[in-house]
Amino acid sequence: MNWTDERVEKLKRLWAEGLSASQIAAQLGGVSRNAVIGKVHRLNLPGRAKAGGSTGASRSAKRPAAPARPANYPARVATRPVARTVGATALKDDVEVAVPEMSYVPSNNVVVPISRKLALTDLTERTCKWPMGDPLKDDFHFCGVDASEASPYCGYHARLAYQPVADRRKAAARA
DNA sequence: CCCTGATTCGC
DNA sequence: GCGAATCAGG
Repeated sequence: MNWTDERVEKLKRLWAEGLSASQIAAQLGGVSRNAVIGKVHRLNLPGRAKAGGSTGASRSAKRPAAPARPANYPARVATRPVARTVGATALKDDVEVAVPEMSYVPSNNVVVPISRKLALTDLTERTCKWPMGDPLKDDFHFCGVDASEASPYCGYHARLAYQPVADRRKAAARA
């Protein structure tokens, strides 16, 4: 995959919004988090000095054998074009999460074991991506329980997702 | 072990 | 320019 203008723009936007490199890589698709980080550096985008994300930043200080980075940054002139549509929320049209068709659990308060109530941006490859709540309302979240690498869902939801229709009805009725 | 970003360097 | 490997840390 190559860095098209669109992809670079998306990278800039998501990075500016504080998403982690791995999350950005997931949304872009076809690239690793290393690729994202590498690109960020090449673009001279400001790193995560200490804010937002959390960990592991401020690496440079403890890297003695790295002459590549003089104490004085290359002016971060990143002039961001305001090309974004006015009413467009980032998480509205850019997200490409695979939401299963029958994913939506109706009215009732589904009695699911546990839910970590993750926001979309908190999902990783091994968190359950079972959607909960109304995607149009702000209580929407994802299950988020640990899922094995193979499945996009936790054990509980994997069973619901992959059951034949007939069985699913029973499961739904039970829930 | 999970994750984070940072850096290096062969390609 | 690219990104895997590696490092360093939470």
